[in-house]
Amino acid sequence: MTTDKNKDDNSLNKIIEDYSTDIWFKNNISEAKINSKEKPLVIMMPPPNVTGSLHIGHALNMTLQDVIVRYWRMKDKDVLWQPGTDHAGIATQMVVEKQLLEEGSINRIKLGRENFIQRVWDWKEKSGGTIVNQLKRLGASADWSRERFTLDEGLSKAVIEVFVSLYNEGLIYRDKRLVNWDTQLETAISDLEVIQKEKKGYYWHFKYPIIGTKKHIIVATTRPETMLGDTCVAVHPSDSRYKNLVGKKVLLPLVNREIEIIADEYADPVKGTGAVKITPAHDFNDFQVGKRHNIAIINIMNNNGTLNENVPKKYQGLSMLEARDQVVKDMDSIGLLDSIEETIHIVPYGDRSESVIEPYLTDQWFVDAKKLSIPAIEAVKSGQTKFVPKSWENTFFDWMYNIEPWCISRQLWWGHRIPAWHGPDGHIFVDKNESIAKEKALKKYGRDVNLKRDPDVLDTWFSSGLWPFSTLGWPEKNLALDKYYPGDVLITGFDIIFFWVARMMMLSIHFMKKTPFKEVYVHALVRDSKGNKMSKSKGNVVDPLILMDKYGTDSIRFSLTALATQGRDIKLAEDRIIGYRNFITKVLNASRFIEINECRYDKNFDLKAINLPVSNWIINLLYETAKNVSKDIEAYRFNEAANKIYQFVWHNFCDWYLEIVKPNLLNEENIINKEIKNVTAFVFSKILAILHPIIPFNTEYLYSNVHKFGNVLAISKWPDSKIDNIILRKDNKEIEWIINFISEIRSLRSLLNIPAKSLINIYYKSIDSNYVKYITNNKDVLYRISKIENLKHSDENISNAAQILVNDAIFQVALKGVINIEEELNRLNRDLTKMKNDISFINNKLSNENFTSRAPKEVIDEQINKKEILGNRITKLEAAINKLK
RNA sequence: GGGCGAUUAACUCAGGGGUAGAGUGUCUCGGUGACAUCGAGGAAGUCAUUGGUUCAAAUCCAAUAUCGCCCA
Repeated sequence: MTTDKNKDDNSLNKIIEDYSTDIWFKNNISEAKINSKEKPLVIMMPPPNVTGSLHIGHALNMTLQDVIVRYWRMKDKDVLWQPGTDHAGIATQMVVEKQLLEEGSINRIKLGRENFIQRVWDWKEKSGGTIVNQLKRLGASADWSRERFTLDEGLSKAVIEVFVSLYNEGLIYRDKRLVNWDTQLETAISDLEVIQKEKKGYYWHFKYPIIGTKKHIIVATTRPETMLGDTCVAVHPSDSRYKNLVGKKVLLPLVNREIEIIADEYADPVKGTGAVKITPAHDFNDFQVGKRHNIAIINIMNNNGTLNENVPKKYQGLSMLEARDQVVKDMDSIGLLDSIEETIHIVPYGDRSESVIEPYLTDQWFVDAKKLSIPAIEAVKSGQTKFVPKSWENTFFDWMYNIEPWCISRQLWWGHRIPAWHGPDGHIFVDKNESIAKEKALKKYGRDVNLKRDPDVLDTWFSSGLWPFSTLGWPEKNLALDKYYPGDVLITGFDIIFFWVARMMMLSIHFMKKTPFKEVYVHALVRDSKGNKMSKSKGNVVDPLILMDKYGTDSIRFSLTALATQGRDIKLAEDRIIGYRNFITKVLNASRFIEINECRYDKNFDLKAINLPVSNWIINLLYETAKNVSKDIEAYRFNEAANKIYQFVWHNFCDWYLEIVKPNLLNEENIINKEIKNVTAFVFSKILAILHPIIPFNTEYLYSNVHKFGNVLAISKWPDSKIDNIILRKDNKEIEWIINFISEIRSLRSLLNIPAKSLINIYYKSIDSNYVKYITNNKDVLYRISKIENLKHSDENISNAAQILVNDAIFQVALKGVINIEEELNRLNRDLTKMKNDISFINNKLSNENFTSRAPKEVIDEQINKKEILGNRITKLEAAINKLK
């Protein structure tokens, strides 16, 4: 049964989503209108990897952006949401290499650089559009006509331009330094792509014989194989145990190299034995020590992680791990293995290859990030760029202050090839193209020489760091760049603050002289329902596409929006999605009700003439909601926005407004029927508008197709009483009183087990004349909803009557059977006790002189007011109780 | 080790000086002309602990505990 229903839902979802996608496309809703006079609103989409496929993090990120973009579009901004993908150097190359491997035909090296790159482009043409199509399905109304790819001609031009000018300014340089080397991919990677993991391991204690003595010095290491590259032993200068050994030499076992014992503060007297072996070519700390003391640097590794010719023959060709075992064995056999101790240490892994990362000494290209970071830090400090929530600024600063040179070269083929040509003598010509380089070479050497282009490519983040301006056509001067730079806000997850945000800031400010965005909204990470990070290995990944199939795209969008609280991760449970799916169903049902009752908004209907209390009540709430949702979206309080509209639609509009209006809607003869139909349609059309940024598909379908409220909802206006030319008459008292009355009756029926269908008679004595008016005005509604036979004035005390209190009016509800007086008294006394507690709380406050003399007047007035209202109610209730006694 | 955050109803979480809120779940009633993916009505909390500031603290401050995350 339920499956049929689900099937119906799914096919309806498909119809709705197809309809809306189509009408948006036909109306170009998502294209920026560069020639329009409207103020721009620019969001740069974080470009997903071209190899990517939509995961829940994307879904959240893109949904929030789309909410903003759709909202501002309805507020008449010229919106540019700039989409695209990045070429994801390592990831993409890995995908294609894996394909080659599976085909079993030929590997990358044999295929050759040109052919391989062609293969990658072929792959990109065929499969690179996956994520873009998924984003479109999610409803992302980005300007797809301006879609960019980091390897596009234009963007590549920008990359070259940036590289050359940074090089000329001395902000890019080539250096021989230790880098993080991925031995599997055989490329350098940046610090950020290294993941430090705690692993169980060992401290091996080795004895190094001191030359000229019979003594040893004991060093401890977690990486025994590196001893083959040791070039000294360090002890702390103030370590008395070793003071007399400083300057002595030890004979490095297995290698038989004489190395010195030096004093350096890096050696930690309390760690291990206090003496530490130094391998400058294979450890970042050791490298620094080596530099300080001018110690030889011996590289013992090949690109692929095997040992090279700088180690004794026996170990050459072994992998680092194989060498580890062999070294330990050999040290043991010559009696130089002192002891082994278990430990937990930190091992670096590559986030792509998941293999152990080796510090490795190579020639690489670096960006002087330290210099570029200064204006970026300043931009945030001065508030030109603000992080939301603000606490992320600390994270940003912390990283920026400790920034290291950024290694931008990668030993890959897929990417922007570095525009540098090497002359025969090693001189490097950095220029925009080969012919300029050649010209320069000719000048320098006085003859034609063979120039070799640098084989490396640039880190993908180098090109995505230019995204805010390269996508706008920089370095060419053009209108788009003038109009759309700088952007307004960047929406992103905190995991790429370092990778991407910081780099965009640095590069954009340097080249554009202005910070690339005014705000950076940092959203949460989506976790599973138990709060665990989603990962393939844990198997707890939720696939947004499956969820979209199951519940409809809008349900997912609403869920993610409603759960996007600032500063807290999202635990996504399917139950929540079901709840919000139900909300959308509710909207569809309300729509059906409105349709069945032929509520249409007549353009000739004079909104200013609206005068029914219920009309004014719902219109007041409508515009209040629109305003609040507006404020929330503008302040990135997405959860608040979603909850407010949810509350309004379900609990005000559906639960009360439609119910109150129902009797008169059915009565065509009624003179107020016309107003009600128009107001109902009008309010519903505005509800669709407020909901549209969050659930665009359903709202568009209902608005422009089902009810034909207008041509295209996506480009209609956000509700605003001034624009809509409507007068807000802010008097909600009557309807609020009616709601109270009905609620009291319902509550009584339920507590006294009065069957829902049995009609009741209600009597009142002297009550406020306004209340009498409310009753008269809403007789039909009250009778129908509360199932009343008679509601009238009577001075008699009714026997067998239950008492209800609505505001400060008492009503007697006559019950056909005999009511249990004792139970009724209990019930009323319970209420009375509660009220008395409340009033005594207030009295305490008011009689406290400290309070009355120090609290602000509004607070005191509020308390006095509360006391008065409560006092009235208590008086009436007590009278009712006394009558029953 | 440094930094940040969390701790509120059974669950998931809002709120953020003026007596505690939502959704889900739970219990009772309901096959009614939009909707059972529903409606109506209930029950349910020492706002982690301890101090401090204040007329007033769940809210601000400090310490503690527990749990996360990031960086070494």
